[in-house]
Amino acid sequence: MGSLATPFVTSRTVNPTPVVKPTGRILVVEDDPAVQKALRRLFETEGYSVETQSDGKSALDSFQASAPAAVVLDLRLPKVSGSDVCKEIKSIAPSLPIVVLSAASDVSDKVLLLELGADDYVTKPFSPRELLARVRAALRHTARTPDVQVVSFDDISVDFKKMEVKRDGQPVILTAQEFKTFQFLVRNADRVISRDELLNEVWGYQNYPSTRTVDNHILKLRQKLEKDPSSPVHFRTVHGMGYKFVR
Amino acid sequence: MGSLATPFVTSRTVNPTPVVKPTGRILVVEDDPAVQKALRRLFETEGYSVETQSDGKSALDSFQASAPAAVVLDLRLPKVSGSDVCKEIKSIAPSLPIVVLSAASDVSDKVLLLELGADDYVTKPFSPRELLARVRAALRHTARTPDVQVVSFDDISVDFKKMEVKRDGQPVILTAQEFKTFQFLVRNADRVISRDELLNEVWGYQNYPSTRTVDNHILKLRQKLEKDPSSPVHFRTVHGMGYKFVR
DNA sequence: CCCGGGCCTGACGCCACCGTGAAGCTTGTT
DNA sequence: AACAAGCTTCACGGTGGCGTCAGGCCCGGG
Repeated sequence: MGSLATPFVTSRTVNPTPVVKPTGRILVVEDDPAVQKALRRLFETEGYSVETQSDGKSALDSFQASAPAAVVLDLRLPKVSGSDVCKEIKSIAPSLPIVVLSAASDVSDKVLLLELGADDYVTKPFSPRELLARVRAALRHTARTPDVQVVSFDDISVDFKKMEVKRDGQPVILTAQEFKTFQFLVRNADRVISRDELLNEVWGYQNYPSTRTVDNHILKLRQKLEKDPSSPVHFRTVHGMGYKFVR
Repeated sequence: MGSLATPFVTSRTVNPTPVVKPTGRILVVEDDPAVQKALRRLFETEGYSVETQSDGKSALDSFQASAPAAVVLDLRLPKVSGSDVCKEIKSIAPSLPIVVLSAASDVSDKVLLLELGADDYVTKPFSPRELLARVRAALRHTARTPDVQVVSFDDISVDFKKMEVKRDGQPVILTAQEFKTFQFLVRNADRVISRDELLNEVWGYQNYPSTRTVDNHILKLRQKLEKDPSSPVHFRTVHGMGYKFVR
């Protein structure tokens, strides 16, 4: 891969808009230290946590250990070839999205990519933005939550797809963070959830505010959704433990 | 993913993958056995059932017999050429979506494809994800478009087929990009759509502008289509999330 | 061949909104 | 009663969204 001075075609500024703070960990497998570093920075500034490996063998080990949400994989690797790593990973975790980095010549044959089982690819030189976009798209696909899209209780109904909450048919405005919190609670109804777990799942590993912040959001949710916010029925406090949502 | 052998144990929201699997059958016409196999695997892991044929003649037979929901067709085929197969199928079933696989050189001109009657095409080398996306799009398109090419709200009426927008009976001029954006939003009405998703779907990966660009186009659409652009009713902002179109 | 207009893109500044955490009060537990 | 944990208010700072503007590219006309 060293044929190119830099894999980036442009140094344009990257997306300034981290839509929903991603919480996933990404495994980057790339032997060129410079590119590796660049990729790490790219993803980390976007809120992902990054694990890097330089060769196929350690990549496979690392993959087993760290359970990443997605893999970015250079095809040209020392020791174990990138193709083999790709196949290996796909045979273990078929639904784990893999985005392949490759020189144009590597993928001149369409057979290759398909057989590898890679989900998507980017040819060098590539724009950081494009890579980012493809990784996001890959993640979005697997993260699609066709779970339950509509939940109702009391006079409240929630539509997760529309991001809409109604009360007595009247729309209730929730902020993004409130909605995410609510969603997590609903999906884990009847279970006691500690503040720390909420911070992990809803806020992500990157930004880790104080546990007081959680209280505040619970407060908001109670004010907006409970009949009597001062004696909550759905958003219950479990003293010394955390919160529990019950329908 | 395997039921017990899953190497990942996360405390995260468990995704039991109850994905609503598509039920369609897809006819894959491809002479290279390796590619054929890979394509089969690709679609089958996505929940489609797959029928494969290696040459044009048997493809036509198979098509008659199995009535697939979509066709994936390699242009380079032995015996009967892919183009002829395409034309033939389209003459029998005009609304059956066909996605063509072709070398870049084959499709110097998109007009050719139109003549063929293909709905979409992917040039080699292509990413599996992209092919999947296009097939899905093709299926979605024909599935949800019985004849509803015209959408109306307020004093606005849109004709997607004619690419015409009217307001109070007066034609409104939308640029190509504006129209595409509008169309995507309308087709995904009531759903919150992130800027990134819009960029992916409307702009594509190749030219991946900044998310600011999306804002600008929304702005234009509001100016042209909202009664009061400063307090939009249809093109709604969802803070920290993206946009949502409601009729 | 040059010119001009339309469209896409992205920069900048303004503003509203929302997340955050401190502080004081209340509730619950022992 | 005393201490710990939770609740609520409030103010601040950051982030995201909007709208205007300017530069660049492409296409069509002169």
